[in-house]
Amino acid sequence: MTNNTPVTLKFLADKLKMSVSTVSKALNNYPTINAYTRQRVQEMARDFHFTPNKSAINLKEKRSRIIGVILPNLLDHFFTRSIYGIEQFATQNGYNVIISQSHDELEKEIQSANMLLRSRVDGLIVAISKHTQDFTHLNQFENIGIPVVYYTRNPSFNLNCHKVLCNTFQGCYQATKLLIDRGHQKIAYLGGPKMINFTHDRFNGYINALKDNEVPFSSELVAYTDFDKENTITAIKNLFVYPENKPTALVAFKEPILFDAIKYLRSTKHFKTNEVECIGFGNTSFISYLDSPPIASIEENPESVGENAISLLIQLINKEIDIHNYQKVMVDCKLIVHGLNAGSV
Amino acid sequence: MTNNTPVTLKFLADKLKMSVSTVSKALNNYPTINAYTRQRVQEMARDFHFTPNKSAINLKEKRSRIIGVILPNLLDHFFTRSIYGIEQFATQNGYNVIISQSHDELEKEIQSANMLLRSRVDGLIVAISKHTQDFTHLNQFENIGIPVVYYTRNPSFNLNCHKVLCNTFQGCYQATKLLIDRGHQKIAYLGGPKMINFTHDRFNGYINALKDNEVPFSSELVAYTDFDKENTITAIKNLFVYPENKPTALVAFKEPILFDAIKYLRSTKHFKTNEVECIGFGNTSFISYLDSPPIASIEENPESVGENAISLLIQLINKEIDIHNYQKVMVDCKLIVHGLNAGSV
DNA sequence: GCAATTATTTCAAACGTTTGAAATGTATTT
DNA sequence: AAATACATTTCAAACGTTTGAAATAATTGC
Repeated sequence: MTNNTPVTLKFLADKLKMSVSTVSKALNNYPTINAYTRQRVQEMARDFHFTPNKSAINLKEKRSRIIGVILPNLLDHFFTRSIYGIEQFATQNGYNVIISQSHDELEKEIQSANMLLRSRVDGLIVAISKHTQDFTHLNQFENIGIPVVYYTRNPSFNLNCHKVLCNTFQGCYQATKLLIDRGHQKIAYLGGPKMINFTHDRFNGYINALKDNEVPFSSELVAYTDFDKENTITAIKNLFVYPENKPTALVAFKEPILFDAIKYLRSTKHFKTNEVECIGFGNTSFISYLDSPPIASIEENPESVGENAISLLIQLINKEIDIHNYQKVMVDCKLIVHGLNAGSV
Repeated sequence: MTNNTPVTLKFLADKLKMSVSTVSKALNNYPTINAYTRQRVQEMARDFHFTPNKSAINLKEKRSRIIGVILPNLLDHFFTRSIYGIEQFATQNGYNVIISQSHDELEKEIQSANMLLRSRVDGLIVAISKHTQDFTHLNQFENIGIPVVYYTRNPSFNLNCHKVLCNTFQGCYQATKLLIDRGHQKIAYLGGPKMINFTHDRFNGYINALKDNEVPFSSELVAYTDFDKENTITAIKNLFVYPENKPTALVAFKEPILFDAIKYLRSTKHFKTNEVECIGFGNTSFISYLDSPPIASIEENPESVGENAISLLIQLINKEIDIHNYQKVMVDCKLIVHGLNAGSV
């Protein structure tokens, strides 16, 4: 059944005994084309399943209608959910999306960037790897007029760029506030890798909530970890070694870390005696399967972050916003309280 | 800093006072080009950050070096992990990947297919939605010579197609076998949606393991559910209503269903008295956070499934395999046993 | 019925690249 | 010094589409 003569405008034109331009204009509903002609062309196009060749159009129009996305990986639900927002908005606006994972490695990020540059994407959305300090591979895009929107991850020293960020300060503030309101005075903070920009924003949210509510701060209540299980256990052990500063609540950087913390606390019976109430960033459905779930989750609204990023990008592509008029969009977090009445097991 | 004259072959040719073809051939290392000329051209190209225009190349070469992927969604770890395999292999072979989610809706799947057809992908990898009965939107690809590989999901009546599938029969067989070897005689089977093809393969794996080991089968030990929590609870309740057929072990269709089952069993204290040992398809890291983890997971090797799918697709694109010589690849599952000695809590 | 107007179609160039054939330049042979 | 061989460069067409300008056809006014 394979048809080897490709159905092009020329093919249709020959069949209809008219010129290529008439066929093109008929298909694009030019008003100068006779209604009957237009109808004949469109019928023929339908019958032969004519599909315009995008490469040719792109070459002519000097754009690809492709948007590139570079992100650390797709196993993290934050990014996967953000893709949902990006893809949906892109499709609605006639853009395709090419997703490339950096696996949090600079080398792979550079490769992805170059690949997307060769593909002549119309714009780029990027959540940088945790090792990205140098931005030349990303700056090349702006140098030739292709807009770039940084989302979620972005080092504070990278000033001149468009960014869409979670208001992680506000999220952490609210979480801390909830714990204070529930009577806690010894609230531990378990932070994430220090290379990730918003680690500090979250810490500031925590600190400010304490200050605003006159809860004394102690550095004994603060520890940092990365996504390594061992390090998290070590960090949380350190939080519980000070007898006069024994935490009764915990704010954790992100879900896997939160889960590791909860698991550890359960093993030491802290949870079973209802001693520690936890909150963390992230809001996956797995929470409902935990025997000692966190009392609340900080929902970062990834879909909304993604949608804001691509919405801004498309405005930049359409030159509705000047590429050098750098924008900063903050997306608020939402505190999701899980069945408080149930309490810990 | 924005440069508005695009750096094309012509641009370089003018700068170097030579013809466009010399520049092109120099960059592509044609042996007929003088070494010194080649060097000058390549230097100039580097200095001006020349990037070949892919649309032009694609137009000339009548291909896009883009592979389309349609899958139900990215929130399912199986698919996300399969993307890893696909993307990696694609990149190594000079292909880009456009991913499109159908959200398990036929309408969205048709839209995605049409979008990818317009983009002139060189090949398509698809995990059909659970509502796909009619294949015209996918058959259009083969009709114009674009190969399609179906992976994971594929209804048995769709005979003439290339497919890469999990050997879900074997996976389920091994899981059932393990439970039998551990002394269980009343092994419940909690199946998934009947529209999904491999639901039946898994059931057959279960049945055959029972037969081969002379464990009597009872329909009272079999129930089906979909991904709805309520339905799963109802289904599992039904498995435990028969006093003389009370299950001591359970094989579950997929992880969220498994987790719902475990949660329910814990609420009825079955687990706490070590009465039911569970196994399920899927192998996420969340298992380690459960207080009563399954004794084993059936790892479906999604990366390998993805890699097999794209490897086959690229062979089809390169015409190393004839498009009508339909291939079927099976990828074995692997049983991952979780600390058996620990037992249930 | 002829010019003027309007409706419709076609021409031709352009987008950036590749590539076999043709042209030019240089070196070797006799 | 002419003939030959070889090295190197350039020409020109092609890929499929869009689009303003030009050409043609049909209609109107007088």
